[in-house]
Amino acid sequence: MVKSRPRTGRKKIEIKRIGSKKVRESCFSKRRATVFNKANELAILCGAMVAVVFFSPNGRVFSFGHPSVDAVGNRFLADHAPYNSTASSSTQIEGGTNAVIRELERRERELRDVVAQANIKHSEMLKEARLRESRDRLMNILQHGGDEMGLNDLEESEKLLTAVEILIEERENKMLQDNAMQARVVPKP
Amino acid sequence: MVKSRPRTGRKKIEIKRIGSKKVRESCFSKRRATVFNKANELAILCGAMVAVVFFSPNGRVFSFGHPSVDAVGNRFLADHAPYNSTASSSTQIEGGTNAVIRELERRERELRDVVAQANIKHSEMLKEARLRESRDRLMNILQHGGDEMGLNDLEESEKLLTAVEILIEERENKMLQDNAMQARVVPKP
DNA sequence: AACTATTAATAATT
DNA sequence: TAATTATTAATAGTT
Repeated sequence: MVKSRPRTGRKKIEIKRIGSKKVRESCFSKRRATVFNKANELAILCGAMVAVVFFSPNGRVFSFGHPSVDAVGNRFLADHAPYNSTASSSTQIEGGTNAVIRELERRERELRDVVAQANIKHSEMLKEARLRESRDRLMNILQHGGDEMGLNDLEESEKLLTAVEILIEERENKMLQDNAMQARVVPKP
Repeated sequence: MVKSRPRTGRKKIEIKRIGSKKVRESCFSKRRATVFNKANELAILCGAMVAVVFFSPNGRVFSFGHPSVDAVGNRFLADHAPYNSTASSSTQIEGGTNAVIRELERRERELRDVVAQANIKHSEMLKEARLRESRDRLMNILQHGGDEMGLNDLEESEKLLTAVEILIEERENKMLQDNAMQARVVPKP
């Protein structure tokens, strides 16, 4: 009596977003467990402090910390803050409370400046992008006629690319016929 | 002349603190790399936000985040320590000096997140501009290098194919980036 | 969740 | 620090 069993095993996969929602979530669960386990082993084997925080594709939060996420997070913030105040409450502040507050306020103004500048650059680039957009639309009309108007950027680009790929393919075939020339492979998206 | 070969391999170890400092640090380095790599794969494969922070046995900090440790950290803090978020500056804060400092620190993190996002937008727009550039080039070649003109010419064909390859490659990159930047979802209770 | 063929990680060593 | 190798651990595809 021969029962045929599935002879499947692990396959190598490309590291890119998994298309299937179900598979993606299953993969997240399995790999999350592995990473937490490895973080735990690392902490114990090497005497390290570790914090791991994941937000799942569904927005649920999962975290692991040794000794705790908060402990590691506070130390991380303390290291990254250019001033030497600890984020935890009931800690004395060296160098005078007012000085610390003034420094924090100064940094806040500084950051708000950076944000303002970034927004200016952002709007300048938007303007430039709109100019290019107009040019592109003009080209598109010349090439294909205006019947495809009203599509958004992404759809438009994809239509364009599809059309171009067909054109390229046709021309490659033509060249092969004409000249028996070697065709170059065009990577597909 | 026979060279005796070392026939050693991996052995199973107990998960407990490694006694030798040298071995401990070597193990930390190797495993840290693995965990960061696995966190990265998880983020890409599953579209998750991840943050990993390690303090080595020597007290050095190592971190990995997707899209950034700060972004994940801020979201984590927002989930775990809800403050009343008045975005405007110079708001009166009640509750004593520590509360003032915590609030200012929270604002600083918030602003740093905005700056990080702005920078991401900025580089996305640069990429998009390059993509449009490629489209323009392609259009020009298609228009000016029609059937009767250059396309049977090897040089023109090469130019066309190169332009298309760049266009497709950049679109792939853009899609990868889009996939990496998952929309934030409200976590389930 | 369990299974299995296969890939990936890694402990010991050079 | 980096490379090698024997072995263990993780996991993709499937049930």
